[in-house]
Amino acid sequence: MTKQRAVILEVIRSDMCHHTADEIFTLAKEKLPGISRATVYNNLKALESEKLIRRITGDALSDRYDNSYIPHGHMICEECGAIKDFNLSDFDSMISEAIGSDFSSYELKVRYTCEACRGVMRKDA
Amino acid sequence: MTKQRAVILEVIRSDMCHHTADEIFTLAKEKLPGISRATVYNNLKALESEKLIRRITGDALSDRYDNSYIPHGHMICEECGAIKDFNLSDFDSMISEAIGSDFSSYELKVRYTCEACRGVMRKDA
DNA sequence: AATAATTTTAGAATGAGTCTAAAAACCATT
DNA sequence: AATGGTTTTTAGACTCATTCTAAAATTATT
Repeated sequence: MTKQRAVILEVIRSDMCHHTADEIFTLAKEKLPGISRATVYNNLKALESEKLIRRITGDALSDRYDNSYIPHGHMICEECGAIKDFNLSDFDSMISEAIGSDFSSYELKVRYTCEACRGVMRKDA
Repeated sequence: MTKQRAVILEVIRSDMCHHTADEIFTLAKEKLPGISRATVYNNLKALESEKLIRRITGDALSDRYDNSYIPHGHMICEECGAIKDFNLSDFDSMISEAIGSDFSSYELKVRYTCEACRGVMRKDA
């Protein structure tokens, strides 16, 4: 656990946002000005294989990182892009049953319009 | 519906594979040698917004395309990379309930080891 | 047939992520 | 505290999927 890795983990844990590698790089640089982009990528990869964080792929141009490794759903507002976590009870056993085998992880993304954006749209109409 | 778009759709519908844009480009070129990469990308985007195909993001370096727009799960073997479709019954209503609202689409990817690869590993052990 | 609107094309541009080789930091042993 | 060996960091070059652009081709409209 180098000081770079500690700072990166701290950045990810400091709030509930799902940051991109680039955002993490910028935030880490505030605390460790000399840090390199490659170090951020190296450590994000290392932290994920240590199961301390989880990469969320395919929401936009760049991947994002979740401060929890435990699988859970992500609900993504199509208007404002905000990402929130959510859970489905008994989901693990449902999946196992459906695919007929154990699995190592899952990723569930639901696209919808969040309450705030629905409100805005209603006002506009 | 230009002849380029028809060929691209034909390629996607011709088998059950989840091809990358580049594979689709190569296959389309066999039927329409002059076709351009940009046309493939343009049409994949158009076809998805017409709800004729669905983009699968985040499995690897490049996106893949599914010949059905209807949301369903994808099970991805971590050993060989094969992608298979699967369905969970009543999943739509479960999600609605969990997120407390209607949604426009979802994406569910489960990472596991397929039967063939499990067999291979067993033999190796 | 003439004009306008859309699509295609080729290639340049973008940008997230990876790779590389050298410098720096770390660690265990004296 | 010096030694040597291993791991990590760094900066920048590189890759490669995807997007953008501007001109040419095609299609639709009058």
